[in-house]
Amino acid sequence: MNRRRSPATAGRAFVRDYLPYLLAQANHAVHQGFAPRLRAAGLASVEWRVLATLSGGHGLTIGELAAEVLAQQPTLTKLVHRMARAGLVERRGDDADGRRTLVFETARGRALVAPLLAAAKAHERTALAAFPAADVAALKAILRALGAAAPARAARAAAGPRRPSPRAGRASAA
Amino acid sequence: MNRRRSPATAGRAFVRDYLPYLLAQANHAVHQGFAPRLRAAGLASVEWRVLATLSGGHGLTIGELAAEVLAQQPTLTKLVHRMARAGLVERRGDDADGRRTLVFETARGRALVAPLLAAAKAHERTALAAFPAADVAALKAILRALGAAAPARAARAAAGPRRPSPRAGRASAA
DNA sequence: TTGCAACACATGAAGTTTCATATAATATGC
DNA sequence: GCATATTATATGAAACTTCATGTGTTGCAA
Repeated sequence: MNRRRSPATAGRAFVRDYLPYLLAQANHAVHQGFAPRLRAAGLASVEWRVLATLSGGHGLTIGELAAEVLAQQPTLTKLVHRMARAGLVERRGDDADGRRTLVFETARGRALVAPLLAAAKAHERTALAAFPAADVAALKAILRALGAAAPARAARAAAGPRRPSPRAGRASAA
Repeated sequence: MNRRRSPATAGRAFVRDYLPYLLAQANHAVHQGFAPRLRAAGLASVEWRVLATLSGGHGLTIGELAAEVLAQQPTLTKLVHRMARAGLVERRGDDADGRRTLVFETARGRALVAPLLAAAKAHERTALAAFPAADVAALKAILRALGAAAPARAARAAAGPRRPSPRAGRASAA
């Protein structure tokens, strides 16, 4: 008798209806379909997100970029250093504010990411092909609304006292 | 003149309509609302996912658990060792197959996670309160369908040749 | 002006994750 | 039975991320 093949446990039943889990699983699944393209380009998923976000040539500060790619600021600082050494991005001081570092894509980074942007759009169309356009639009609207809570919540959290804590971060994405 | 405050760049425009990004951002935002509870309990998000998945008492193999919590197998193996040392889970050999290790929650793990399961449900209700129930049901249905692609794709990928690659993983979740 | 608070990023140490591969057990074909 | 392929997990080394804090710059009130 194989007890592991018994009906889903309470735990599995819980996570199968729990929104964060469904979001993570959907994200993981969609990402897995695109991961081979990233591997072929020699990019980690967070590097891809950085280059995709910087695409178009305007620079972002370290802090802005960290927020955009859903990473902690030290993580982004170190990643940008690595990507700069690889020639994919360029760091510049901000004339307007000496505390800030601006990050720009380089020609090399742009060349690397341009075909990936096109492939990403095609991959998204494939992933969503089974759903009516109205459902996709509604899905994206709800996801945007859910995602919009983060900046507001972060602003409220920043106003409160900071306290040391066990790690509960790393909810980042592909 | 602050060029960083110009209209959104092409890159930001792209990621703001790109499904994986919207999924990740929504996941991140919803997770951030729950993260303080996890910190208070002394749990990292991946530990929480393990305990939530194991809740109900049936064991899972290392491989099954890795798939459920969207982590690589070595990651899960090491995490389970750490959690076993902390007394939160228990490892057992599988009589049916000597290669396998089964993982069960302990009484201590159960006591830690039970209030969090209740809090997680309450948090989810709060996160979704602004949306009609029909929209929430539709959202979850689409997310489940998107998430279901992963096991099928993994099975197909496993049939193909394996090749070394730069890291393109770590699309995991809270 | 000056002192101090707040902001932005950098960095060291520690923890976590991944890659590549080793080891052990099981399945399969002959 | 035996050899080989496959499966499942463990492990070392390396890479990546986070925490806590340091350093430098700007903003603001007196």
